[in-house]
Amino acid sequence: MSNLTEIATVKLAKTYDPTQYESTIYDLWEASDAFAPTGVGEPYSIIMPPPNANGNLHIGHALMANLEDILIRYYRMNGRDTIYIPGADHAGFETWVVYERELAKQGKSRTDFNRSELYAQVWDFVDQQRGNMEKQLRALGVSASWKDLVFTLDDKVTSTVYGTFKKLWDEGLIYRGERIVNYSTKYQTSYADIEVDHKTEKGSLWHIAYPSIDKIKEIIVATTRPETLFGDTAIAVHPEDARYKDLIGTSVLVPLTDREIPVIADDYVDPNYGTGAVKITPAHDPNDFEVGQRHDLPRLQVIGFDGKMINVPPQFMKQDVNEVRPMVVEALKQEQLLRGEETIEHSVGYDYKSGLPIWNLSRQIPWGIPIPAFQNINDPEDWIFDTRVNDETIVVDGTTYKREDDTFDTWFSSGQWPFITTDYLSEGPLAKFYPNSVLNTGADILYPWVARMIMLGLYATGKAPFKDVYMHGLVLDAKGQKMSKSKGNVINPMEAIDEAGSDALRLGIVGARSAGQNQAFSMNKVIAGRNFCNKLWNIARFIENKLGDDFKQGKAEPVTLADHWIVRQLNTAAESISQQIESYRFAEASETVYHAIWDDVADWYIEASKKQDNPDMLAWVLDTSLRITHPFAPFVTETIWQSLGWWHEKLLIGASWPTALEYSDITAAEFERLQQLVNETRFVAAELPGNKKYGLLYQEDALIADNAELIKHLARLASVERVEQARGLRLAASNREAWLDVDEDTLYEHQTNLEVRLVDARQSVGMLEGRLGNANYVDKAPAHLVDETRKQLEEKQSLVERLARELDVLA
RNA sequence: GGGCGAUUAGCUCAGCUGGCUAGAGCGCCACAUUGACGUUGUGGAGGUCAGAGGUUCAACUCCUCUAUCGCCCACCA
Repeated sequence: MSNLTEIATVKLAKTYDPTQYESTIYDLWEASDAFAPTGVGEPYSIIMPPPNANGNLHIGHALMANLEDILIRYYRMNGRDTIYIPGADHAGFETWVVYERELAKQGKSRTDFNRSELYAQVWDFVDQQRGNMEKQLRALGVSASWKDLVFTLDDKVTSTVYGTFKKLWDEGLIYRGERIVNYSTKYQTSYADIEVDHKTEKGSLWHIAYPSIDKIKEIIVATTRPETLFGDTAIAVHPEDARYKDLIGTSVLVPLTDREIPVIADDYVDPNYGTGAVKITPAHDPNDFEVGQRHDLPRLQVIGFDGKMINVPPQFMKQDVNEVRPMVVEALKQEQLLRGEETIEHSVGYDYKSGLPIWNLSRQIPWGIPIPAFQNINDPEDWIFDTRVNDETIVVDGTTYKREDDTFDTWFSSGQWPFITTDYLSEGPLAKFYPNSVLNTGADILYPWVARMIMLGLYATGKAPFKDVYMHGLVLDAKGQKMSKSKGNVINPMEAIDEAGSDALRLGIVGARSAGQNQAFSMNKVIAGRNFCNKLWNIARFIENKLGDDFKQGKAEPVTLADHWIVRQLNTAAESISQQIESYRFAEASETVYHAIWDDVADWYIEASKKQDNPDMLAWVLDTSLRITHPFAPFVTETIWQSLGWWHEKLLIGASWPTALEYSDITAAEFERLQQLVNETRFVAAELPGNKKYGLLYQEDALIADNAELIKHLARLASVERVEQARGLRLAASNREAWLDVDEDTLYEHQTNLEVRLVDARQSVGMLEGRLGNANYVDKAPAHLVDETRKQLEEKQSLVERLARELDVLA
């Protein structure tokens, strides 16, 4: 199956096979420009948080894209001017790591190239990989406006980012300062705090003696990182600590180098931890850095950017930081300055820290947006703003300036994403879509990303960038573990699509999932989704078969009891689904769809239509079913839509959300009474021995008389006939003049069954009476609840009477 | 250490502002079946809603404590 005319002409196969239709349907949507905004109606917009351009989608992306696409499709059908803007992330650091690995395979390193060469190479590298992610999003069926896709290194991104940077610059909000950062010696760039993976590990806490200048006294310090002692520029104690009070203001000698450093007092020190005395290494510890600033201490860097020791005695010079620690400990032992060693649990960042001067905005890798700042070669304090970032040096008014080689941290540009993608500042054609309607994201990046978007959005545009933020939970693996590459438990959404289809994955992933809650991925739910698609498919087959090829759709008007009832059910379902989607209760919405289609349409209405049909109503039921299901299962619904010749709208994706059809509530309720009779008949018959079909006898009952064939079919009865003289088993719960035609023996065997039901009914009566007997309940509970309880009591009481009468007859 | 969340049927989870005899899917048991669907139909069995207190006419739902699990933030050398 490869083109649409074939879909339209070929009879639907017995079983729905998603692989046969999905890509064809997606091509049809794209070719029809169905994802583009219509230009009519109130704008509704979602910006996709950009997945890594050169990566594969993981199941979390699938969830995100699915939820967003449900919203987009729903609002599109509701007449909003809708756009879903896709994105692709250059994923600065992550990509860089991958690329360096690639270089290493070729036996090369970053130092072999200059910045422009590197940039060009990574661009090519990413370009080769790109498209994969976009293909996968298409397979998921997202109705995104592909021509508006924004890559995070596109010119419009750069220019907007520069604009914001300029604004910050002009307002004096940019500064270049020295800060301790987490630094990777392997990749030679700074890490944001969040990228440092802290692990609790067992480690040693060494007690080291620092002798006083006269070598009479000493102060003992506890540390987990003895190798940094060469960078110590003070010893700190708590100001109130009696043990060390007399030493404050004196000097001590750093072991192994005999450099003099002061003993200072600072509240930061916890007198109860370790020895109560702390060595201060401002160049290599963020807390120490702050202490150093408070006390105006020098910073002495002893670990180089390459992870080798510097500014240390000759025997330790250029040693790797990992190897030098035992050497230092050994040397301290030799000098008899090591006073103890205890094992402790503490947390360790996975990469070493080192002092490094930067900006907070920047990364020291070439893959990213260059910072548009230049430094006077003669005056390091003199910086200017200029966007000629492709030139290494520029000359302005006779002065030569050298380019800043760092690139912006991804967060600085991604924080501006909502107004970049909509061209809001340049008032482009998409500007009306800013602020966005909703941002859909995981709670984990609330602070690093969402907060920045709001701050930068307010700063640059004066408006918050979105109206709502919906936070979805993580998708965990089947055992409830967080998915990660290192655990090897990552589920690839594409495999699930291959197995069960895109719609099935979408239904499975959204089912039973509430906002913000992490939840395990369940292939069972995906299978359930696939079965649902097949159910819908077969409903369509049945109806198409029934209506025939020459059917012309007329005005749907409910005639039969079932007609009125199904109109009520589908009207209500459409309304509920609207409310649920609009309040982001996706799982409830999909459940409403599921039950409306499966229970109401398939199990009751289709069955009823086999005996009492109304072709225009059948067409309406199929039409409405497809519309309400479309946001959740776009492919199968569109495929069915395309297979029908008599449809008035060309594409389901562009069709409108169903509006309510007129019906009679009284007639709908009549059908419910019929259902009750059918249910009781099925239940009673199933309890009786043998698997016989029984006859139904009735007296003076218009409902049964008018629907005899229907009841016979639905309840699987041998016959339905009117009699003068009643006999057999009274269908007591339905409260009709109706009996199952069973013989004496069977009747007798059924006696226990009746007794059980009588006990049950009496229990309910007792409970309801108790509630109404409670004066406080009658007084304080809302009147409608009390009324309802009274009504229930009446019903139960009459049921007890009927059951008791039945037993009397038997006795 | 600080913050947040979870604990409901064998499994995975719903249950929104307190008002049902607590629900769904899958699984399980019994039965059925051809005018769409075995990726089916009908019926059924499974829960003292983690535990202990409290508020209320009424608590799965609100409050307090306890236990267990998970996530985020911070990082005392």
